[in-house]
Amino acid sequence: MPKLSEVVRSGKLVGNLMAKECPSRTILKHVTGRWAVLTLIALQDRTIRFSALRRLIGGVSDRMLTQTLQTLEADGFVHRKVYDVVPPHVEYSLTPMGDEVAQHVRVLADWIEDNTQKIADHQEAKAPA
Amino acid sequence: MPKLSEVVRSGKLVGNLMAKECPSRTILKHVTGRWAVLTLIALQDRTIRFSALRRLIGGVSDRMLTQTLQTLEADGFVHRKVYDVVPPHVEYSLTPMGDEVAQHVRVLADWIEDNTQKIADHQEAKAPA
DNA sequence: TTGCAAAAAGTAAGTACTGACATAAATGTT
DNA sequence: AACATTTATGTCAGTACTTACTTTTTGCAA
Repeated sequence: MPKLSEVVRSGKLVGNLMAKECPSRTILKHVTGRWAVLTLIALQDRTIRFSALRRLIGGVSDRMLTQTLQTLEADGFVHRKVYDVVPPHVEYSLTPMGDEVAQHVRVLADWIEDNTQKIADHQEAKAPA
Repeated sequence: MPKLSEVVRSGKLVGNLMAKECPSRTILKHVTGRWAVLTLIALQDRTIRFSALRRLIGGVSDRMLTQTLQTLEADGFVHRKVYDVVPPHVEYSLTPMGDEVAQHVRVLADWIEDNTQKIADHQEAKAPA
């Protein structure tokens, strides 16, 4: 039985995220992580090798991309297919669930890209010479 | 003239975010920050004082909430209204632009809340006793 | 007179995140 | 025989993020 304070105008439970130790926060953290956002978007509608993915996402290091992919895989957002050869050949793609989050993340990212200039203008207006 | 690699199936420019030094990344960082997400959601459809906001968002410290609000204000997402009295009285609310991002962030957050259990199940399936 | 109220700002200390670099492995090339 | 290839892993230093704690302001209640 949820507390009243956990119920919101839409009638939906929202206490979750606002609560201190909520599991959702961990997932949120994973999905909104610096490289996770870019990785999810980069993986939309494509299967791609590790090295190609790294080239696609400007500025990621091996270390961070590996780590990001592992987290996303553990959460069930990313599928990892290993071809047992040397040198290694590994392909990454989104799971159906990963595709769902990616779409939401994408909408947000698109909005930001579309409004970056507007936001920059606002900032400068506040800090004139 | 954008490179072909910067154009995506939707016909939309996406090179932005994938490029190393893109201003959009900074905004993305602000919006997807640990406390920024929760702050934007908490401010949806309401004007609220600092202390009330802190109580609403479980686990934030004064310091972090202040910092988050300042960043969001500088980007033009949050409006800050100061009543010049002692003790201080300050009210926060979303700007029209802030309301737009908040809605996108909200959709993402809702999806995560709705799927947290499913994700947790997946994780456990991978790491049995 | 002491203390509390609310919203920061400032400081110092601690933790987490990042990135650069070195290493491994089996086969084909020089 | 030495070397490049690809996907990690491990280590280590450097940076950024977080938190706890202290200080300020002014009027009013104890």
